[in-house]
Amino acid sequence: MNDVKLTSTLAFRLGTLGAVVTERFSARLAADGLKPKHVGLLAILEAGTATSQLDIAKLMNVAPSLVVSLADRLEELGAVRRERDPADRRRQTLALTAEGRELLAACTAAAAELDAELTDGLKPEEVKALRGVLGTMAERSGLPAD
Amino acid sequence: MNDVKLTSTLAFRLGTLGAVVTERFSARLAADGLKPKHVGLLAILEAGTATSQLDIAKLMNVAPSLVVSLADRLEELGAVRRERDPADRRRQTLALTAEGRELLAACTAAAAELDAELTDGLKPEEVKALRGVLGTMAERSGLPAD
DNA sequence: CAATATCGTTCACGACTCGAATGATTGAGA
DNA sequence: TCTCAATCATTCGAGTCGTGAACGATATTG
Repeated sequence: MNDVKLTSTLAFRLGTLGAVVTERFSARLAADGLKPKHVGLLAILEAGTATSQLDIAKLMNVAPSLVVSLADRLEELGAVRRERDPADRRRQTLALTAEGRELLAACTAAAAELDAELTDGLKPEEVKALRGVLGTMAERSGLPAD
Repeated sequence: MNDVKLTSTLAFRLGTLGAVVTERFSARLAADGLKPKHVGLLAILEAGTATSQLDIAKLMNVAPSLVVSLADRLEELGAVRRERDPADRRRQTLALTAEGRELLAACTAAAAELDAELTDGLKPEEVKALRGVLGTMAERSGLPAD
């Protein structure tokens, strides 16, 4: 019959590889006392895709209550300013501070370093193709495509 | 300065995409009462890469105590037989049963379906390239390359 | 034979995330 | 204007997942 191996499946491989990569990314972030989700939140703010906590939660596919604790931590670090939306005072608006931008830049640099390790020895066109395919797959899955 | 976006980073994208994919894979596995790690264990047994629980734990990058509970569940389902190694009675040897093979086949089929969804609309050569690159990256990270 | 190491197991714990309950604020309709 | 329902943020309790520290059984070494 069909003797496809589980481990050669894209689903399984993306899953396991994704896990080790986030693990490695986490390790680099640990120095700043952050988790990947904190950085994801910062990236959303920089992109301007959402500013209210609820919108951020939706964008991150995460419970609103989680955004509260992420924002707490980021505010504590001075990376983010919390302001009530004057137009709707129920809303908390998150805004990147200068420190937040620096922090995000540092984390992005860490991710780029990791990229270099991951793609070391690969042909540039392979990397380019990988980027492209992952981009379209991310887009399809409702993730930020860029 | 350098305005690379975090979200276009391979590390970040592999991480988030990996999470989404395992989530979707988990959903399909839920019907059988399994988690991805259960299936990973089954795959190791089929590949014959390890049979003792400790070796399996090492291969999975996981605590030995976790393998205990995974094996408990799989034994409960009749997918795995637990036997003391006659040569070293401290060792528990796990062996796939016929049911276990069927179960693994079903899970592999589920993963393959998911693959089809993920790659739908992509050019065959893109998919092939993706497989190749992910394979070498997995291998580099100490994961089962095939 | 004694001392030490190894394997599997149990158990208590920490990390992570969610969902329900709560309070503040808004908007709709009588 | 005055309810009443809906919405947003927050807190809090609970569930899941995985780890690491004991512990008992077995093996190995001197």
